[in-house]
Amino acid sequence: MIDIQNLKKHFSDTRENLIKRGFELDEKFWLKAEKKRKKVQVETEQLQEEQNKLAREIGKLQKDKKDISKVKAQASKNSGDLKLKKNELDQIQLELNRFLLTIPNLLNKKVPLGSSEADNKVIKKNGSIRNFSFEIKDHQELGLLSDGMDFEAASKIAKSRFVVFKDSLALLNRALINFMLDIHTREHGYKEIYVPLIVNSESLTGTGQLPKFEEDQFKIDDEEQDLYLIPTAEVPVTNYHRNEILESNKLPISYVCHTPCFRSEAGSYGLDTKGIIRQHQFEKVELVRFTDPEDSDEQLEILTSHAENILSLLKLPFRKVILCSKDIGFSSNLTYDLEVWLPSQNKYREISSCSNFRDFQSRRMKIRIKKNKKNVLCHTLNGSGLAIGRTMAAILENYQNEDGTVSIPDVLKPYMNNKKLL
RNA sequence: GGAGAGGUGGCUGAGUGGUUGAAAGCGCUCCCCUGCUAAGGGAGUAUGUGGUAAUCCUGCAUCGAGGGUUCGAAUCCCUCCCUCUCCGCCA
Repeated sequence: MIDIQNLKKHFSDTRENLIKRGFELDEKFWLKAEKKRKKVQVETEQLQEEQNKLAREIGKLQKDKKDISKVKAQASKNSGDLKLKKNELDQIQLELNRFLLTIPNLLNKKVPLGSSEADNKVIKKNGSIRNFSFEIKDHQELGLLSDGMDFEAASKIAKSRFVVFKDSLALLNRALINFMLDIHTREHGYKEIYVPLIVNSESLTGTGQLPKFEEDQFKIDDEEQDLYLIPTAEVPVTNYHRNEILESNKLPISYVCHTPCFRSEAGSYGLDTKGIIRQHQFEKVELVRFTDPEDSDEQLEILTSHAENILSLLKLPFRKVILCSKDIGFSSNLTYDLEVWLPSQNKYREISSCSNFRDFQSRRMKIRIKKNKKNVLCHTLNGSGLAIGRTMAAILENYQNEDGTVSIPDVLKPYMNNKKLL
């Protein structure tokens, strides 16, 4: 949620900023609703004050055995007025809240103006793209060839956009998870955390998936439950500190968490139908940081470098881009995507998304820190470090040999029973 | 799932309808005293939000959550959530 005080003071700046995303702030509604809120809230609180006074007076009169009927009549009438006013206030606050919850985060100055993915700004390239002397296969062919992937079985068990991994690929899946967790905990200083894979709507609202992106979620089909499968570990991990005041001397707090992620992929028909690039269920190792507001710019660089390090260690060619104003996520102020080279597609594909949300999520979640005896909202950041399925696809394709076998990256060998080939 | 107990401020813990936002203790902060990392004395110490540009001033809300009764609810009623104990079931 953006800062209401800031919205009040700098409405047109805010509107201009959001217009870059293609989001139009409804000025008419805002002015009208905010004006009404102020009026009704003041009136309500005045009535409440009056009510409190009358109630206290009755208490005193009763103690002194005096007549209370006159005051009581007045209090009864006032009580009725108050109730009506309160209802009115609740209504307007509900509307305002809904309005505020659907406003995306302000964009950082670094975010390039753009209309699609094509306008993302490349700021770094790493590793060299391999020249193949033979006809290459895509990761799905390689997976099927080694009998390590089974899409038909997966769709029988569940539906399309699921996969079954077997043998060496099941092992590779596990190896990648362990490798990443080890690097982040041992070398990057993250604390490993294990969390529920099912969350309530409050948690999803906290990180920004709700109320706007309900259709992207896998909801538990039970009217009484209000539960969803997590789309990313970001949701449970960031909400871990919801409604808390963190000790500032413990910042930054950083967590690494491996979870499966579930996405409905509504509206992605026809996109990436082949292979394991876009699935309803995939594994991810997620990095989450809670920081002092003054440090978050630097912390995003640090967090992103940790994700980059995994790609470097795996010797996978990648590039780093700044997401443009139309491609960046709802809650994010600034996002770096890391894109890995996929030879079969002859292009770079997203494998990690590292974002600084500044106080957008912490305001929704009320995560604060004590600073100079005052409570201020902390900043939250997260990034994939990395998406496992896409890493697997990248390894298969980039490390493939002419005979259809795949070499194993050196750093993974200890995790793969020291095998050399898949 | 069944039976019972309970959820109060950073912590412990009073409080069963009327200045209780909340006793007391601990902890913490500041000050005083004291020649010595002790003891004592005093003051302060929740969060959110509104009126405000505002640290001052002041209103309102918050005793697990949401409703209800009442002039008035931490206290009474209802629903839900959570914790603990016993039983059942189970990885």
